[in-house]
Amino acid sequence: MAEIKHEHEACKKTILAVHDAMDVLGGKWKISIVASLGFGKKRYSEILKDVTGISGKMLSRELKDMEANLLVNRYVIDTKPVTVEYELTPYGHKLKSVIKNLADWGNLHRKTIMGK
Amino acid sequence: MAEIKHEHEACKKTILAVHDAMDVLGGKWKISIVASLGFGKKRYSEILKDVTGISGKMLSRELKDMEANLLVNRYVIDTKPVTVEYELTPYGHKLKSVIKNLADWGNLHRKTIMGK
DNA sequence: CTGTATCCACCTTGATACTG
DNA sequence: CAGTATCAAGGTGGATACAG
Repeated sequence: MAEIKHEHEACKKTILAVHDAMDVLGGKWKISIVASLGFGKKRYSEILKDVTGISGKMLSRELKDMEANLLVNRYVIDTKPVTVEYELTPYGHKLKSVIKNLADWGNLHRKTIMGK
Repeated sequence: MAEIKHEHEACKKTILAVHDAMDVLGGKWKISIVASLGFGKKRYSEILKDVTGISGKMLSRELKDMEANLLVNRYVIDTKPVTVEYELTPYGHKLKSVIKNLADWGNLHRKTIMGK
């Protein structure tokens, strides 16, 4: 009985935690952007090329969100024309294991659902 | 040079895999539902209580999606009134490590962004 | 190059009422 | 209990043009 109660608490707690994470990562593109930056510092135009399908507007918007949530740092380099680089914060780096898991599952998924 | 090339390929591959995963888990509620079912078989009304904020319509719709993607199994038990149970497929179970990572990060996030 | 502003079509979601 | 049907509202994202 106490065990069942405990299970239930753990369940609710997990759902809450996952919800909190998704609040920050919820956009259509954020996880892909984190995946891209997981491979190192990138320029705006590089991310644009990495993340197939995203528009410039969306990339700006998502990056701004992520900066506000302390996931990425933004550096403006005063070349001409301007260069801007983004990188994961140490905090954002902690998402890399999530990304790894997700990528592994995504590969499995492609093999399972779509034919190989 | 070959290393840089290799890095870039790995990056694109990861982003694609993550995108595939997100195609299936993309809804506002799907990850929370997986988290709930990760703790065992549940009835429709139990999930409804677990996942704070979801409406009945959305729960039905998301579950139907997930069933189509082989993430959950649906069992109708012929009581009166009807009982319906959902559970993760073995395939869906493979998402549990993703959920765990995400929950850990979500807890960290709450402590980091919101004050503890 | 790295954005911002505007306009707009579409989609997702919630509320409510209803069915077996 | 476990859904479905309908409607309305707001959010989401694309295209385009423009700016620093």
